[in-house]
Amino acid sequence: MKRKPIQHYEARAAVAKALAHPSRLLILDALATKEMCVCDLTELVGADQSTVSKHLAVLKHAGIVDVRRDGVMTYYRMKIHCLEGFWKCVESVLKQNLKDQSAALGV
Amino acid sequence: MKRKPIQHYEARAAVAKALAHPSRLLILDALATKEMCVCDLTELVGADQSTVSKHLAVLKHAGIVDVRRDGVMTYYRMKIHCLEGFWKCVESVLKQNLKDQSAALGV
DNA sequence: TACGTCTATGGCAATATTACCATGAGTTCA
DNA sequence: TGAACTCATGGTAATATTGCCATAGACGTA
Repeated sequence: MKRKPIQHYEARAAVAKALAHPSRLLILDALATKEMCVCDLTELVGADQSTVSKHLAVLKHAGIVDVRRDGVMTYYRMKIHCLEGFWKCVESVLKQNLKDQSAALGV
Repeated sequence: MKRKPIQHYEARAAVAKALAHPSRLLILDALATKEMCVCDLTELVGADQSTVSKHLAVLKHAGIVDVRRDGVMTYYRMKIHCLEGFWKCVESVLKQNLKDQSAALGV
């Protein structure tokens, strides 16, 4: 097995890091079906508008979402369409963890 | 579309966060094929042994790896086997980003 | 032009992450 | 028992992340 250069893992980690916040995951879930403006996402997340804007900047910088300006509004939309596999993997981890915790309790 | 509770996204984010560090990704790549002891992983990562130990604790706490003790040695191994989909997704993001950057340069 | 709306950014404090050093706990072996 | 080895855990400093406030920039409309 040939070892990948450290930059390879840094690039991967950057994407994972962008996915590593509950508010951003909530945003991505909302964007899965349709594009939304910052105002809608702000109401959805329930945080300050500037906070949501910075979360969106993180997602944009990671290349996960894309932006479309229309007058005063700014619409964000999913740029990639492969997160299902990621979620499936994450859920399997969570499910396994729950199972292990139950087993540890002797249930 | 029914909204998932915030705890749902926090649980997802916890897993993503555990994956969001180059050294941990390097470790996971090494563990993909075989279990390894902390000493081997320490040499692989090239950081202090305590640093690697803490990285492994993060992965273990997230439920991504598992531990087996054998005398003085402690062997870590992959506990889940669905990261291929995750990597595939991440790589597609990176590939798309590169393509966009090239397009932005007019190449 | 002036105003209201929508979004992005700088500043700042609180918190979290990370890496190293030192050390402790546990095991093997002489 | 004592030395050597492997690994985990405090402690600490440097750095990064996060959230809110204030504010600036951009656009549409009167």
